[in-house]
Amino acid sequence: MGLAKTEIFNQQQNEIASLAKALGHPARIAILQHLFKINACVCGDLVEEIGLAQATISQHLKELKQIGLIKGNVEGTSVCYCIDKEKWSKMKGLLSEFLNLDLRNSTCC
Amino acid sequence: MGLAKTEIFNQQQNEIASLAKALGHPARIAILQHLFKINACVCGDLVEEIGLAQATISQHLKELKQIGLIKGNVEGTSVCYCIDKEKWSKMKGLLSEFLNLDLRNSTCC
DNA sequence: AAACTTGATCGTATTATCACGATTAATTAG
DNA sequence: CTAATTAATCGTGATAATACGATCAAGTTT
Repeated sequence: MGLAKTEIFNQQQNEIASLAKALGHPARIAILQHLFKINACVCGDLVEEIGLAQATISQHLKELKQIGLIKGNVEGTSVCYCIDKEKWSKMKGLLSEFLNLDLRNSTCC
Repeated sequence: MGLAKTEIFNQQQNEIASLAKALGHPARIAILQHLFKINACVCGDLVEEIGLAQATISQHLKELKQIGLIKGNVEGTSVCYCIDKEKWSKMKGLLSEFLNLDLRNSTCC
């Protein structure tokens, strides 16, 4: 079906999965890293910085915007993107909680 | 094309993205959480625990196995799965490093 | 107003993902 | 040996994701 059965999972599981999915492409990792590096806002330099077509970058930016990890402000003819700090912190919390599940108990294999 | 251009990104970016992609489905989150909860190995109870067909669960397990997050040991007619602690720790390191990029500098929007 | 710049969106081709029934392979039980 | 159990794999259908050229909309320049 290509369609995940989200209804049989709880909200936390779906949220973690959605966030992870948004991070599941190297271009989006590169975009986020660049937004952190250039700590002022960055516009379409991303197209040059990363070697993908403008339409493709725009598509990746849209995904990141949809999940809320970045915000875009129109500035004249260009658009300025930046990390949404609040959302980033929330994501960090959710993912960290998941990643920090206790390994000590797993005593097998 | 449906095919990510991994060659234009560095190894770290590709690794983070691959791991995130593996976590990008609620069923796989649920599987991992259950493997942590049942700290002994779990076999095909996952099919009952999660409400998906056996073939589907097996497919998700395969993905998790391929990226190395879980290991499977054959035990008679059933298969026992568990978290691969080393790989999990590595993942935790990589993702934490990424998630902990400094937010203080982003002063825009 | 006309030309230019910028970035979103459309259309489309290709490939991947998700899900499941059916089948197969391997082990165990009788 | 036969039947049953378990899980992987095959085949398939439906949908999503990736990528890009082309076009469109909006703002800037001249």
